[in-house]
Amino acid sequence: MSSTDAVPTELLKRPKRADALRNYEKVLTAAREAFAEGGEATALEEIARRAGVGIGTLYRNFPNRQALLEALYLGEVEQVCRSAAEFADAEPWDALNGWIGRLVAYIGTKRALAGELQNYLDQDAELFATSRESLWGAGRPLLTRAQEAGAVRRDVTIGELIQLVVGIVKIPSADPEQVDHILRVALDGLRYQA
Amino acid sequence: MSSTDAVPTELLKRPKRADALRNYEKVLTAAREAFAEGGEATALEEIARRAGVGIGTLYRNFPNRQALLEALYLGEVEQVCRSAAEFADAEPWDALNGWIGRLVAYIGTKRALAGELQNYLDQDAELFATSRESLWGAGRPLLTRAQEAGAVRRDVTIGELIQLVVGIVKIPSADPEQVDHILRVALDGLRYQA
DNA sequence: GACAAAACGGAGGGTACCTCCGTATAGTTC
DNA sequence: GAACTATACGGAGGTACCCTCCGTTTTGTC
Repeated sequence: MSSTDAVPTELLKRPKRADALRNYEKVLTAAREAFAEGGEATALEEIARRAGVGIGTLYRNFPNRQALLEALYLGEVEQVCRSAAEFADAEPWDALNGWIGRLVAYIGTKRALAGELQNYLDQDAELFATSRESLWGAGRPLLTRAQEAGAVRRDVTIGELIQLVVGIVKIPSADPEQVDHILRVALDGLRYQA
Repeated sequence: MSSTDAVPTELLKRPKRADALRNYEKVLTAAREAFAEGGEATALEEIARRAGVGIGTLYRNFPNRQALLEALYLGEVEQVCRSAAEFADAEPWDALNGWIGRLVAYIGTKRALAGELQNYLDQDAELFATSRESLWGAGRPLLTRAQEAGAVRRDVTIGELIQLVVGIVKIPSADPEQVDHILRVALDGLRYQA
């Protein structure tokens, strides 16, 4: 839970000041907590208060609500991507399934975040496309391996597979068992060529 | 398109005044148009302006944003339910598929509305549950018939099927062809018992 | 310790949601 | 058709939130 390297250092032209970095982290952490507790509609001023910074500081780091949500989102996606490596040694079908399980678990805890994000998608699809690419990159080897082993129909792309899973899991049904079953049915469908 | 009987007359204790009824319709129509044109985030004051009524009148008919969205939503769902009757005479699998096609088309045009609604779902699931029931009631005979004909695996419920379709179609992908393909893969999965 | 660049924080402008209540209108009764 | 009452109208204004702007403070450097 120690979050030291959570800053996307790739594009920082010059090093930030130490206090600025601290505040950036504090806002991100407060936002994570606040969205989890109080729902996706939590006021940004409340988040600034929790973080112990002024509203101006929040907005300097994240020009608008969407930017803050995206920053959270990107961090989470990165985690899922990294988890793909864990399944490199398993049987093709099991590996794919295992990683999908991770994806499902991730979406389950962050459903509110995902929902809010969908509202902003049309406005700024750029950053979202980037993260989608990395998610695809992480999952594609698993899918390809499963297809080459004959465990999955070959006309499915990794993008389709992920969207299928995301679409199902994001369903606002009260019953998680039902969602599980739907997912299982859909994944069964992957195994047979039409 | 003539909308005369769109008022849910079931629960009206005493007849509304004629002008009140007129305004109710005007607001609903304006809201439909405004949400279609300007997106789900259109201000309610803009809708009142379009309808040619005061904001107070809008709020008397629909106590809050959610109520207005729900009223629109219910009307649309009813339409999809009615369309199920059209497929009573087709082959079992084709009938089911045909109706699903309707469902897809409906969601496609109303994606924004569906998205906005999802935000409010947790707050007031009551009315939503009612409309879900009627959607299930409309689709269940088609599914049952397909199952009895051996065309669809028997462990799938109508609720699961609908949620599967909704989940997939609501995916915010830019490419409709891809969504179609995902849907086809998922529906293929329905035919085989695991 | 002095100085410039960087960052801070919160007052305040703008907008949207929703409420409240004085005014206007529909429907009824004679 | 005039008088009357219940019903409905409309928009001013309170509240909350988003975001900007700028005077003040802090950091890092020489």
